[in-house]
Amino acid sequence: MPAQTPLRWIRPPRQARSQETLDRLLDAAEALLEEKGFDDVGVAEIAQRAGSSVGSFYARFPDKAALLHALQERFADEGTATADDALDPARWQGAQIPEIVSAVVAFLVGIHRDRRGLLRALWLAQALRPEFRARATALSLHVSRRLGALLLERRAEIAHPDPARAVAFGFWQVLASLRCAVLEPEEALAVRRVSERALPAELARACLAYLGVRPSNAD
Amino acid sequence: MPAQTPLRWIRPPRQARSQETLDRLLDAAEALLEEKGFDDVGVAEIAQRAGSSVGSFYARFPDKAALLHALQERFADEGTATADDALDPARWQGAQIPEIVSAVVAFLVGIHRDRRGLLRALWLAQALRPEFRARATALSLHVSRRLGALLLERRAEIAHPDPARAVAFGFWQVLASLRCAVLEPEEALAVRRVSERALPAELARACLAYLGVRPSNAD
DNA sequence: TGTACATCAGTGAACGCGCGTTCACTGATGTAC
DNA sequence: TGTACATCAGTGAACGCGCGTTCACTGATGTAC
Repeated sequence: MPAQTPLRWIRPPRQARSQETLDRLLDAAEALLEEKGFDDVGVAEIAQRAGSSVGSFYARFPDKAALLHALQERFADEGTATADDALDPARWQGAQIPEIVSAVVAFLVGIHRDRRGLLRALWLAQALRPEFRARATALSLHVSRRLGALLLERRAEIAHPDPARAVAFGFWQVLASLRCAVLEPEEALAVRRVSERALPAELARACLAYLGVRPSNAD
Repeated sequence: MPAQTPLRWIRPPRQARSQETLDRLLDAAEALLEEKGFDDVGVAEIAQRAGSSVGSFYARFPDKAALLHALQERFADEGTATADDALDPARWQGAQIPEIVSAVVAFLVGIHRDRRGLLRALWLAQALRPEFRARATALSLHVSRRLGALLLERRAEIAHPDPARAVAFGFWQVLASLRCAVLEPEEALAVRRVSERALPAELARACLAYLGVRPSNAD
C-alpha cells in the first residue's frame, strides 16, 4: 500500500560520479528551499550551487517538478525508516503514554525545525498538485499507524471514548500545528503565545489532554 | 495597531459603474480560486469571468498581486466585523465556556468550508510573501483577543495553569487544524479519521480538554 | 601495457512558451453654456 | 432642451520578460584486443 516506487522519477545513473552529481543537486535544492519557495528557485541556480550545470540537471530529471518529487521520495524514505526504528514496540517496553507522546512530539518539532524549507515546499506543493498527495499521505499514515499501535497497547490509560480514532486525530492535530508553525513566521507568535522552545511541551500537553491521559509521574 | 489601510492597493473608482466592475473582478477571482491556485488563474481568465477585460483589470489594480491583497483586505474587514459582532460579551451573558467554544469552532469550520479557495490562496501567499503576513496576523490576533476576553471572564472554569496563554494557544491550534483541513484534500481523511461533519465536535472537544474545562451539561 | 573506440557525463548558449503588462483606440457618462 | 467638449471606463491585440528546456559540442571513463 505505501508507494514503493524507488525513485522512478529519476533516470538511474550509470557511473558513480553521476550519482554524486544527483545527490549534490538534491542537497543544493533542499538548501535553497530554506530561503525561498520552489517556484522562486531557478534550475540554473540549483545547478550552480551544486557545482554542476543545467544540462546535468536535465540528464537526471525529466523536468523541474521531478526534482521536488525526488526530494519528497528521499524524505519519505528517511521518515519511514526513522518511524520504524523509533516506534518499535520493543524500544518502549514499560513506557507509559505521556513518555511516548512527549518524545515523539519533541522529535517531530525538531524535524520541522531542521527541514523547514523542504517541508514547507512539500506542503505547498501538496495543496495544489494531486501527484504529491499520495506519497505525503502514505508517510503520515505509516507513522500514524505505528504510533497508534504503540499507544493502543496502552489503551487503558486513554479516557477518550474511541481510543483508536483519538490517537489518529490527536496525531493529525499535532502534525497540523507543526505544519502551520513551519509556514508561519515569527509574527504569528503573538497569536500563538508559545515560543518554539516551549512548543513541544505545550503540544504534548494538548495532545495528552485530548486523549484523556492522566499526566504521569514520569514527566 | 490593526492595519486600517482602506484598500490603498486599489485605485478608487470615480463612477459607480467602475465600482461594480471592481466587485465583479473580486468575485470572479474568488470563485476561480475555489478550483485552482492563484498562480494558475490568469488575469485574462478573471477578467473574462467578470464580464470585463484585461484593460479594465489594470485600470483598477496596479498589478496582479494587488488583487490578492484586495481580496485579503475584503475578507479581513468582513472577518473583523463578524468577530466584533459574534464575540460581543453581551451576546454571551450567562453562557459557559463549552457553549462558546463549540459555537465558535463550528462557525470557523463553516467559514473554512465556504471560502476554502480564498483561504487556501491567502494561506499559501502568506507562507512565502511577507507583505501578506501583517494583515493576516492582525486578523487572527483581533479574533484571538476578542475570544480571549470572553473566555477569561470565565477563567474559573479553566484548569490550565496559565489561562491567558492557554486560550491563545488553543485558539491557534484550532486555526492550524482548520488551515490544514482546508489545504488537505480527502486523501488525508485516512490519517485524520474525523470527517468534516464530525470535525467541529472533535475539535471543540480537543480544545476544551486542553483548556481543562469540564464538559458542561449545556452540551 | 598500450592504443582505439564506444559510451557516459557535463556544459552553457540559445530557444521559445506562457502570461503579466502596456497602450492606442472606442464608447459611455457627465458638464458647460 | 440641445449641442460640444472633457473626462472617465472599457477593449483586446501586441509586447516583452523570465525561466524552463533543448541541443550541439567537449571532456572523462571504461573496454576490447
